[in-house]
Amino acid sequence: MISHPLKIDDAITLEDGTHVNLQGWIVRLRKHGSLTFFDLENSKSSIQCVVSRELLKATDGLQSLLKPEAAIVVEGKIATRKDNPQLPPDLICEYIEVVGPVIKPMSPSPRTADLDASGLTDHKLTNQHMYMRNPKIRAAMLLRHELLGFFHRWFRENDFVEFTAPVLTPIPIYQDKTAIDLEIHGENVFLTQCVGFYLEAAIHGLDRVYNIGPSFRKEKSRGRRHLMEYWHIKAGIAFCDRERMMGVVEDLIQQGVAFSQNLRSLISTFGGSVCKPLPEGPFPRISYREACGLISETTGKTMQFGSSLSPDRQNVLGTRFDTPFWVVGMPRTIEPFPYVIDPDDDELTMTADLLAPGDYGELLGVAEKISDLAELDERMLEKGREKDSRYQWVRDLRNLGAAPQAGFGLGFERFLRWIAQGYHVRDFIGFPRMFGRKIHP
RNA sequence: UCCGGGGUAGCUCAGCUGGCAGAGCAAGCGGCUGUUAACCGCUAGGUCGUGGGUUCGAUCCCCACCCCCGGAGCCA
Repeated sequence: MISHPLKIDDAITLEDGTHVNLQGWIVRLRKHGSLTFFDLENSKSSIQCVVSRELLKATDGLQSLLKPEAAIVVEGKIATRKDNPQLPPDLICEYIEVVGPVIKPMSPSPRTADLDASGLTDHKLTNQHMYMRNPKIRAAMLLRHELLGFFHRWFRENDFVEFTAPVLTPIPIYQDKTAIDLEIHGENVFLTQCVGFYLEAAIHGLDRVYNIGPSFRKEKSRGRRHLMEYWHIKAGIAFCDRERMMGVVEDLIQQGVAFSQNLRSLISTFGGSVCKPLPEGPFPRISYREACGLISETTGKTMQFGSSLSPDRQNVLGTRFDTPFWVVGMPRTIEPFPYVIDPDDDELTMTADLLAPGDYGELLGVAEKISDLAELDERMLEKGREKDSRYQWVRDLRNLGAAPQAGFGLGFERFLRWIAQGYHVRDFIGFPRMFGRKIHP
């Protein structure tokens, strides 16, 4: 392991009188006449530093350089606190170098601003680059880091190969108008909405594959569950059907929730609370038709067969469960063309959506993919894509040893939002891109 | 895209049924030896989102546009 300079969390365990050299940022500066206090902070911990009048006078310009947010290097010795020996020790400063001065102070100070305060939403998003140092943002980013690590470990432990699919693609999976397009070499190409087609190809060489990367959708949505750019966890398995894939997903979610129980203090840092531990065993499931009935009955308004599970309908179902639950078999009219039609009910597809309890909505979708070319052509015709030559290579895959396969796709920020019982998916990505908001920074 | 709410100091907001623009916090200066949202005093800070209209006079009323927030439809 590469060596680190002494860290603040190590320093506070040292004996009185030990000389240390620390780096970090100033927070909560308290200036008195001849004594100045501040907390020196880095990503993991902080220590209270004490500066005497003598040091301030001896160092040119130090008085005016000591400001909240300044990046400094400080030397001094550890000392038990005079006011309260029970608290972690002070650092009595003997030398301070301001390496990153405060040229233009910001208000509120992003390192200490309370982001729960009302009205800061736009200010925070406009200054997202400055707020990366805020403890709440930092904790949310650390949660993201922890769970991204979990997903990679889980996939690798379960024999999935990480396949890094392209972001530029000639073919959107949904309508072209919800894809972000750009022109290259005179051709229209898109930022990926879903890497599913590329995983279909990869499966024929690698059996079990996954991809974690961004997906882009220009859906005209301003809700709390949508980002224009979100991280999409996709996986596919050859010779797999819906039933088996649902079992795979259940294990993934069970373990993800179990893992997250250890992240309680991180999650509480940004005001979240960990979702409840899950009971063992498979998640409850209802059919799409049952969901229609249940929603009609609960709301008193008839939900027609073929209408989609809109957020308010998902919430109606969400109140009925306290674990994630499946809605199995979405209608063929609302699902994209590559998904298999249910052999027992040709109005339905071999799909299953996993919804979170409460108002967190859809976490992921499972689908069996069509491997038969004639069936694929029929579905492309049905969706008006039969003359679309861009999909020729997707058809080619069905011409040469196409294996039956199933896959799933999970919205990473939605998953985080549910795990931490958060407010908005934008709180779980470093630089959120949302429909209806200018892309900045 | 549609519906609703909003845009006033660096930040959060008050104000005005049309008559010289306000507070708290932040900032700058001064004071203070145990503070931790330190405290006390002083100072400075404004194209009232942009453009047009009505009016003797518009931050306020009207129109258009821009930007933001919340929700809807669509989705993961």
